[in-house]
Amino acid sequence: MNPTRLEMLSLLDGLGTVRAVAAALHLSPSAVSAQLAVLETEAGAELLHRTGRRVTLTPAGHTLARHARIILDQLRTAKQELQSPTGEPAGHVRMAAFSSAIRALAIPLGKRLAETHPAITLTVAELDPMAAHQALRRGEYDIIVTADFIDGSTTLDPTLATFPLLADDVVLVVPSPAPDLSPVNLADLADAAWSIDMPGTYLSNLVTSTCRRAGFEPIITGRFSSYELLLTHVEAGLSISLLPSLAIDHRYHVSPRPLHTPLTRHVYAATRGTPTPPPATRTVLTTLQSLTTPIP
Amino acid sequence: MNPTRLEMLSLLDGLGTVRAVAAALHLSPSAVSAQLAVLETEAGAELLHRTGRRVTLTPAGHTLARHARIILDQLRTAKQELQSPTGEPAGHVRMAAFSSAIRALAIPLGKRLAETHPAITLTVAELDPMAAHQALRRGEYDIIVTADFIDGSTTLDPTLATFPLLADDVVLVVPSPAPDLSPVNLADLADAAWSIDMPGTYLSNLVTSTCRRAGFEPIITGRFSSYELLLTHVEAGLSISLLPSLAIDHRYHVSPRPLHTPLTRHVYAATRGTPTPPPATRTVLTTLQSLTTPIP
DNA sequence: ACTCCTTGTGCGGATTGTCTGCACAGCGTA
DNA sequence: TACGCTGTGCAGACAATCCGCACAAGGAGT
Repeated sequence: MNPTRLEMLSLLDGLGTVRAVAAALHLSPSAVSAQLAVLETEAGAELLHRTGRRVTLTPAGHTLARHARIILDQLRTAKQELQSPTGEPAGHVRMAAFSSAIRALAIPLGKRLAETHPAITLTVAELDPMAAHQALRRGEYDIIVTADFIDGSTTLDPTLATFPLLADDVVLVVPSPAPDLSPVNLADLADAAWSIDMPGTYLSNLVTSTCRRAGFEPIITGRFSSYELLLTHVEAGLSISLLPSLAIDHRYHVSPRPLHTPLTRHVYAATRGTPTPPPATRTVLTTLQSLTTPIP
Repeated sequence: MNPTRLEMLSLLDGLGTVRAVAAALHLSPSAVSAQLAVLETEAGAELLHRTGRRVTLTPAGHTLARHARIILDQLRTAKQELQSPTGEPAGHVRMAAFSSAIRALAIPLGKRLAETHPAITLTVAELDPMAAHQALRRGEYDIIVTADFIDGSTTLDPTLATFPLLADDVVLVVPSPAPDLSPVNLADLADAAWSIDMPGTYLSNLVTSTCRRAGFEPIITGRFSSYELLLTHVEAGLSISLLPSLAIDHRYHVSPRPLHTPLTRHVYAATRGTPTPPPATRTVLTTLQSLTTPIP
C-alpha cells in the first residue's frame, strides 16, 4: 500500500491508460503494470478489469482510488505543515482556471501572493470548465476556477466545496467603432458571420445553444482555441461573437454590446472538501475571494 | 513518506523508545533508527530530538505523527472497504475496555457480532480508563470503552467522538450474608480494612479520594490487579471495598450496599472523529449501544 | 568513582523490492 | 491483411531495506 502505488491507481483513474500513467511518472509501462499488480494482491481484490488490450477500473478499483486521493491529500497537507514551522502558510498550491480567468484573476492573484505570502508557490494551469470538476476530484489540482450558467446544467458534487467569486455577463462582441452600444436582439443577427471556440468546449456550446434558442443556426466562419485569435478575427471585421465580459481583453479594438435578454454566468472557485484543505490552499482561496470583492 | 515509516513515528510517539517500536514491528532497532532518519530527510525538518541516549519528538515530529495517524486510519478504512464488496461491513476492529466492561459489555458484544456480522473480527484488549484516551488518540485501538465520574475530572478531546452507554453506581462490597442492605454512610467505616486496586489505577484513586472526602484515610490490607482476587479477599471476610456495580461478578458471595451519598460513573465508548470511522467500526459501535439500552 | 545496563546509531553483507529493455499476445484500424 | 497500439511477462541491473555486530553516551546501583 505504497503511496506511489496509490498514486498510480489514482492517475490511472484519470488518465485511462497505463502508458499515460507511466509517462506522467517518468516510468516505463512495465513498471506501472507490475506495481498495479502488487497493489491488487495487497488489496486482495480485483482492481483492474483487463478487457482486451484496454484496462478499466473495477468498482473496487474506484473505491480504492477514492481513498487513495484522500490519503495523498493528507500526505500533501502534512508536508506543507512541516514546511511552515512558524505557522505561516507555506508550500505548493496547484490551481486550474479557464482562459479568461487566468488573465483577470490568476495573474493578479499571483502578484498579490508574491507580496503577502512569499512562502506559497502557486502554479496555474489552463483548463476548460468542462474538465475542471473531474480534474479537481482526481486530485490533479487543489483549486479550480470555473463557471456555471444560471440555468444550472452542471451537477454539484457534495464532496466539493465551492466559493462564489463574481457574476459575469455575456455580451456581443463587434468590431470597433460600433454603430451603437445599446442592447441588441440576437434574432436580428441570424445572417451574421460568427466565430467561436473549438468544438466541445464550454464557450462553443454556449454560443450555439444561445443562438438556437434565439431561433437560428449560427453561420460559423472561424473556430479558434484562443480568445486572442478570436478577438483579432472580430477586430478585423470578419466576424462577431458572444463572449463573457471577462474574456474581452481591452487591447483589442472590439466593442461589447449587452444582450437584450441578459445571460449571466457565475464564476466560482472550488476545492475538495475531504480532507480539509491545507492552510496554504485556504490562504490562496481567501486571497482570491478578496480580489474579486472590489470587482463588481 | 512510506506508511511503514509513518507508523514507526506514530508508534514512537506512543511507546517512547526506538527499541520498543522495533519490538512492536518485529524489527531490529537499527532498522527503525535508519528509517526514522530517512523520514527526517524526507520531511526536511528535525523530527526527533536526540538528548543523550534518549529520543523525543520535536513539535514538527508531533505534527507529522498526528497526520500519520490520520493517514494510517484512512488506509485501514480503505482496506476494510475492499474486504466488503457487497457493502456488508467487514474487517478488523480493535477495541479496548476496562476490566469489568469486558465481562459485562465486550463479551456479549462479541457473541452478538458473531451472529449478526460474521465478517467483522473483533479483538478486545483490557485497558485502564486512565490510559484509554491516549491509546485511542495514538491509533492503537479503534474503539475504547471507558468511564468518567460525574465530577468531570477528565478533559474532553474535541477530535474524539463519544457515545454514552450506561450509568454505573459505585457501591460498597461486603462479605455475604450482609447484616443489612440499607444505604451505608462511609464515615462509619473509618476503621474497616480495605482492599483496592493497584496504585495509579482509576479505581485505586476512586476509593482513596472518596474515603478522604468522607473524612478518613483508608486502611489498606490488600492490593490486587484483578477484581476477581479482590472479590475473593472480600468474600473471605478479610476486607471490604468500593466497586462500581458493573465490576461485581455474582459468582462471588459478596453483597452490594448502596452509598448514602450516591456516586455514579458514566460508561461511554469513544472513537477518533477524524477521519470518519470505517463502516465496521460504526457497526460495532451501534451494536454496543443497542446492547446497553435494555440494561437500565 | 566505578561498573553495569540500557539506549541510540553507525557499518558490512545478505535479502528484498523496483526499474528498464525487450519480447510477446490481443485488439482496433487502414 | 498488415500495421500500430495496448498491456504484460521475463532477465538483469540497481537501489532500498534489514540483520548482526560494534561502539558512544547517559543513568542506576554499589
